[in-house]
Amino acid sequence: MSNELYQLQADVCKAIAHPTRIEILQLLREGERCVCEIFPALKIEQPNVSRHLSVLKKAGILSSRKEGLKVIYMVNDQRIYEVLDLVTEILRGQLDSRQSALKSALG
Amino acid sequence: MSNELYQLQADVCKAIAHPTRIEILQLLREGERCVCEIFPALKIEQPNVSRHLSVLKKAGILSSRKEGLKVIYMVNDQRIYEVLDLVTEILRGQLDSRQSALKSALG
DNA sequence: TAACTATATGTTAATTTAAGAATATAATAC
DNA sequence: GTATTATATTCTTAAATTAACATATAGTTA
Repeated sequence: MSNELYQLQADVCKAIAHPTRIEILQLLREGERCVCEIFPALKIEQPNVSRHLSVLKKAGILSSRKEGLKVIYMVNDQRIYEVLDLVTEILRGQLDSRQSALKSALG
Repeated sequence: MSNELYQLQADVCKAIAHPTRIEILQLLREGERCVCEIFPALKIEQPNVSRHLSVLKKAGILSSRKEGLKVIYMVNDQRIYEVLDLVTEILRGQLDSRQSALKSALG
Protein backbone atom coordinates (compact mmCIF):
# COMPACT_ATOMS: atom_id res chain seq x y z
CA MET A 1 0.00 0.00 0.00
CA SER A 2 1.48 3.24 1.24
CA ASN A 3 4.97 3.80 -0.07
CA GLU A 4 5.55 6.25 2.78
CA LEU A 5 4.89 3.56 5.35
CA TYR A 6 7.53 1.36 3.74
CA GLN A 7 10.01 4.20 4.03
CA LEU A 8 9.18 4.76 7.69
CA GLN A 9 9.47 1.05 8.44
CA ALA A 10 12.79 0.94 6.61
CA ASP A 11 14.05 3.89 8.65
CA VAL A 12 13.32 2.11 11.93
CA CYS A 13 14.94 -1.09 10.69
CA LYS A 14 17.99 0.79 9.48
CA ALA A 15 18.34 2.47 12.85
CA ILE A 16 18.66 -0.86 14.62
CA ALA A 17 20.71 -2.45 11.83
CA HIS A 18 24.09 -2.06 13.50
CA PRO A 19 25.70 -4.34 16.07
CA THR A 20 26.75 -1.48 18.31
CA ARG A 21 23.25 -0.03 18.35
CA ILE A 22 21.77 -3.43 19.16
CA GLU A 23 24.25 -3.76 21.98
CA ILE A 24 23.22 -0.34 23.28
CA LEU A 25 19.57 -1.41 23.20
CA GLN A 26 20.35 -4.60 25.07
CA LEU A 27 22.13 -2.59 27.75
CA LEU A 28 19.16 -0.23 28.05
CA ARG A 29 16.91 -3.23 28.46
CA GLU A 30 17.98 -3.25 32.10
CA GLY A 31 16.99 0.38 32.48
CA GLU A 32 18.04 3.87 31.51
CA ARG A 33 21.75 4.69 31.38
CA CYS A 34 23.88 7.77 30.95
CA VAL A 35 26.47 7.99 28.20
CA CYS A 36 29.20 7.70 30.80
CA GLU A 37 27.91 4.23 31.66
CA ILE A 38 27.23 3.11 28.11
CA PHE A 39 30.54 3.66 26.39
CA PRO A 40 32.70 1.92 29.01
CA ALA A 41 30.29 -1.03 29.04
CA LEU A 42 30.59 -1.37 25.27
CA LYS A 43 34.30 -0.62 25.24
CA ILE A 44 34.06 1.86 22.43
CA GLU A 45 34.98 5.54 22.15
CA GLN A 46 32.63 8.12 23.63
CA PRO A 47 32.11 10.09 20.38
CA ASN A 48 31.31 6.84 18.62
CA VAL A 49 28.62 5.88 21.13
CA SER A 50 27.27 9.40 21.09
CA ARG A 51 26.67 9.20 17.36
CA HIS A 52 25.00 5.80 17.58
CA LEU A 53 22.77 7.14 20.34
CA SER A 54 21.75 10.04 18.15
CA VAL A 55 20.83 7.64 15.33
CA LEU A 56 18.54 5.72 17.66
CA LYS A 57 17.09 8.93 19.05
CA LYS A 58 16.45 10.39 15.62
CA ALA A 59 14.55 7.22 14.71
CA GLY A 60 12.34 7.72 17.76
CA ILE A 61 13.62 4.59 19.46
CA LEU A 62 15.36 6.38 22.34
CA SER A 63 14.75 9.52 24.35
CA SER A 64 17.13 11.39 26.60
CA ARG A 65 17.06 13.75 29.51
CA LYS A 66 19.73 15.78 31.20
CA GLU A 67 20.74 15.39 34.81
CA GLY A 68 23.44 17.88 35.57
CA LEU A 69 26.35 17.09 33.32
CA LYS A 70 25.02 13.70 32.41
CA VAL A 71 22.65 12.77 29.62
CA ILE A 72 20.52 9.76 30.33
CA TYR A 73 19.11 7.67 27.53
CA MET A 74 16.06 5.43 27.67
CA VAL A 75 13.97 3.27 25.34
CA ASN A 76 10.66 4.79 24.24
CA ASP A 77 8.79 1.62 23.36
CA GLN A 78 9.63 -1.76 24.83
CA ARG A 79 8.24 -3.45 21.74
CA ILE A 80 11.59 -2.81 20.09
CA TYR A 81 12.77 -5.76 22.19
CA GLU A 82 10.03 -7.93 20.75
CA VAL A 83 11.46 -7.06 17.35
CA LEU A 84 14.98 -8.01 18.37
CA ASP A 85 13.81 -11.21 20.04
CA LEU A 86 11.83 -12.19 16.95
CA VAL A 87 14.90 -11.65 14.80
CA THR A 88 16.82 -13.94 17.12
CA GLU A 89 14.14 -16.60 16.75
CA ILE A 90 14.25 -16.25 12.97
CA LEU A 91 18.02 -16.71 13.08
CA ARG A 92 17.60 -19.79 15.21
CA GLY A 93 15.11 -21.12 12.66
CA GLN A 94 17.64 -20.55 9.90
CA LEU A 95 20.21 -22.48 11.86
CA ASP A 96 17.80 -25.35 12.43
CA SER A 97 16.93 -25.47 8.72
CA ARG A 98 20.58 -25.67 7.74
CA GLN A 99 21.19 -28.38 10.30
CA SER A 100 18.35 -30.59 9.12
CA ALA A 101 19.27 -30.00 5.48
CA LEU A 102 22.78 -31.14 6.31
CA LYS A 103 21.51 -34.09 8.26
CA SER A 104 19.34 -35.35 5.40
CA ALA A 105 22.11 -34.67 2.89
CA LEU A 106 24.43 -36.89 4.90
CA GLY A 107 21.76 -39.58 5.07
CA MET B 1 26.47 -11.04 25.29
CA SER B 2 27.67 -12.48 22.05
CA ASN B 3 28.99 -9.86 19.72
CA GLU B 4 28.43 -12.27 16.84
CA LEU B 5 24.73 -12.47 17.57
CA TYR B 6 24.49 -8.68 17.37
CA GLN B 7 26.13 -8.81 13.97
CA LEU B 8 23.72 -11.50 12.74
CA GLN B 9 20.73 -9.58 14.05
CA ALA B 10 22.02 -6.43 12.39
CA ASP B 11 22.42 -8.28 9.09
CA VAL B 12 18.78 -9.38 9.11
CA CYS B 13 17.61 -5.89 10.03
CA LYS B 14 19.75 -4.36 7.32
CA ALA B 15 18.31 -6.74 4.75
CA ILE B 16 14.77 -5.53 5.42
CA ALA B 17 15.81 -1.89 5.87
CA HIS B 18 14.81 -0.74 2.41
CA PRO B 19 11.37 0.35 1.22
CA THR B 20 11.55 -1.71 -1.96
CA ARG B 21 12.48 -4.84 -0.05
CA ILE B 22 9.65 -4.29 2.42
CA GLU B 23 7.28 -3.88 -0.51
CA ILE B 24 8.56 -7.14 -1.98
CA LEU B 25 7.92 -8.87 1.33
CA GLN B 26 4.40 -7.49 1.54
CA LEU B 27 3.70 -8.79 -1.96
CA LEU B 28 5.02 -12.21 -1.02
CA ARG B 29 2.77 -12.19 2.00
CA GLU B 30 -0.01 -13.30 -0.36
CA GLY B 31 2.07 -16.19 -1.59
CA GLU B 32 5.09 -17.00 -3.70
CA ARG B 33 5.70 -14.97 -6.84
CA CYS B 34 8.04 -15.11 -9.82
CA VAL B 35 10.25 -12.17 -10.69
CA CYS B 36 8.07 -11.49 -13.71
CA GLU B 37 5.15 -10.79 -11.38
CA ILE B 38 7.11 -8.85 -8.78
CA PHE B 39 8.78 -6.14 -10.81
CA PRO B 40 5.64 -5.03 -12.69
CA ALA B 41 3.69 -4.95 -9.42
CA LEU B 42 6.32 -2.69 -7.87
CA LYS B 43 6.81 -0.66 -11.04
CA ILE B 44 10.57 -0.83 -10.88
CA GLU B 45 13.21 -2.18 -13.27
CA GLN B 46 13.79 -5.93 -13.43
CA PRO B 47 17.53 -5.77 -12.64
CA ASN B 48 16.73 -3.60 -9.66
CA VAL B 49 14.20 -6.06 -8.23
CA SER B 50 16.58 -8.90 -8.96
CA ARG B 51 19.26 -7.33 -6.81
CA HIS B 52 16.87 -6.63 -3.95
CA LEU B 53 15.67 -10.22 -4.13
CA SER B 54 19.24 -11.44 -3.86
CA VAL B 55 19.81 -9.29 -0.77
CA LEU B 56 16.78 -10.87 0.91
CA LYS B 57 17.84 -14.33 -0.19
CA LYS B 58 21.39 -13.87 1.03
CA ALA B 59 20.03 -12.86 4.44
CA GLY B 60 18.05 -16.10 4.56
CA ILE B 61 14.70 -14.34 4.42
CA LEU B 62 13.70 -15.64 0.99
CA SER B 63 14.22 -18.82 -0.98
CA SER B 64 13.73 -19.44 -4.67
CA ARG B 65 13.06 -22.28 -7.03
CA LYS B 66 13.08 -22.53 -10.78
CA GLU B 67 10.06 -23.43 -12.89
CA GLY B 68 11.09 -23.43 -16.50
CA LEU B 69 12.29 -19.97 -17.33
CA LYS B 70 10.77 -18.46 -14.24
CA VAL B 71 12.29 -18.10 -10.81
CA ILE B 72 9.81 -18.15 -7.99
CA TYR B 73 10.57 -16.51 -4.68
CA MET B 74 9.01 -17.29 -1.34
CA VAL B 75 9.38 -16.28 2.31
CA ASN B 76 11.23 -18.76 4.51
CA ASP B 77 9.83 -17.75 7.88
CA GLN B 78 6.50 -16.03 8.30
CA ARG B 79 7.74 -14.45 11.51
CA ILE B 80 9.38 -11.78 9.36
CA TYR B 81 5.86 -10.37 9.06
CA GLU B 82 5.54 -10.23 12.82
CA VAL B 83 8.67 -8.10 12.77
CA LEU B 84 7.26 -5.75 10.14
CA ASP B 85 3.90 -5.53 11.91
CA LEU B 86 5.61 -4.74 15.22
CA VAL B 87 7.57 -1.97 13.55
CA THR B 88 4.30 -0.56 12.25
CA GLU B 89 2.86 -0.64 15.76
CA ILE B 90 5.93 1.12 17.11
CA LEU B 91 5.51 3.80 14.45
CA ARG B 92 1.87 4.21 15.39
CA GLY B 93 2.93 4.61 19.00
CA GLN B 94 5.40 7.31 18.00
CA LEU B 95 2.62 9.11 16.18
CA ASP B 96 0.32 8.88 19.19
CA SER B 97 3.05 10.24 21.48
CA ARG B 98 3.61 13.22 19.25
CA GLN B 99 -0.09 13.87 19.05
CA SER B 100 -0.66 13.85 22.79
CA ALA B 101 2.47 15.95 23.35
CA LEU B 102 1.08 18.47 20.91
CA LYS B 103 -2.33 18.33 22.52
CA SER B 104 -0.99 19.04 26.01
CA ALA B 105 1.32 21.75 24.66
CA LEU B 106 -1.68 23.51 23.15
CA GLY B 107 -3.60 23.20 26.39
C1' DT C 1 36.08 34.51 36.09
C1' DA C 2 38.80 29.86 34.94
C1' DA C 3 39.11 24.94 35.21
C1' DC C 4 36.84 20.63 34.85
C1' DT C 5 33.58 17.00 33.36
C1' DA C 6 30.26 14.93 30.26
C1' DT C 7 28.57 14.93 25.87
C1' DA C 8 28.14 16.37 21.07
C1' DT C 9 29.80 17.76 16.63
C1' DG C 10 33.09 18.83 12.65
C1' DT C 11 36.26 16.59 9.33
C1' DT C 12 38.34 13.13 6.81
C1' DA C 13 38.96 8.66 4.68
C1' DA C 14 37.38 4.08 3.88
C1' DT C 15 33.56 1.27 2.94
C1' DT C 16 29.04 0.21 1.52
C1' DT C 17 24.81 0.87 -0.95
C1' DA C 18 21.71 1.99 -4.78
C1' DA C 19 20.21 2.87 -9.44
C1' DG C 20 20.62 2.87 -14.43
C1' DA C 21 22.36 1.00 -18.52
C1' DA C 22 24.31 -2.56 -20.77
C1' DT C 23 25.37 -7.22 -20.92
C1' DA C 24 25.47 -12.13 -19.60
C1' DT C 25 23.32 -16.49 -18.49
C1' DA C 26 19.79 -20.13 -18.46
C1' DA C 27 15.88 -22.48 -20.15
C1' DT C 28 12.78 -23.04 -23.80
C1' DA C 29 10.96 -22.98 -28.61
C1' DC C 30 11.70 -23.16 -33.40
C1' DG D 1 21.96 -24.80 -34.55
C1' DT D 2 19.24 -19.63 -33.82
C1' DA D 3 15.81 -16.93 -31.59
C1' DT D 4 13.25 -15.79 -27.61
C1' DT D 5 12.09 -15.21 -22.84
C1' DA D 6 13.14 -14.67 -17.93
C1' DT D 7 16.46 -13.61 -14.76
C1' DA D 8 21.05 -12.35 -13.03
C1' DT D 9 25.32 -9.83 -13.19
C1' DT D 10 28.72 -6.22 -14.37
C1' DC D 11 30.04 -1.52 -14.64
C1' DT D 12 29.77 3.07 -13.43
C1' DT D 13 28.57 6.76 -10.61
C1' DA D 14 26.45 9.11 -6.76
C1' DA D 15 25.08 9.03 -2.13
C1' DA D 16 25.13 7.21 2.51
C1' DT D 17 27.49 5.07 6.51
C1' DT D 18 31.08 4.43 9.68
C1' DA D 19 35.21 5.08 12.56
C1' DA D 20 38.89 7.87 14.23
C1' DC D 21 40.68 12.02 15.62
C1' DA D 22 40.22 16.57 16.95
C1' DT D 23 37.46 20.11 18.63
C1' DA D 24 33.33 22.38 20.43
C1' DT D 25 29.57 22.94 23.68
C1' DA D 26 27.00 22.73 28.10
C1' DG D 27 26.81 22.42 32.84
C1' DT D 28 29.40 22.37 37.19
C1' DT D 29 32.79 23.68 40.59
C1' DA D 30 36.28 26.57 42.54
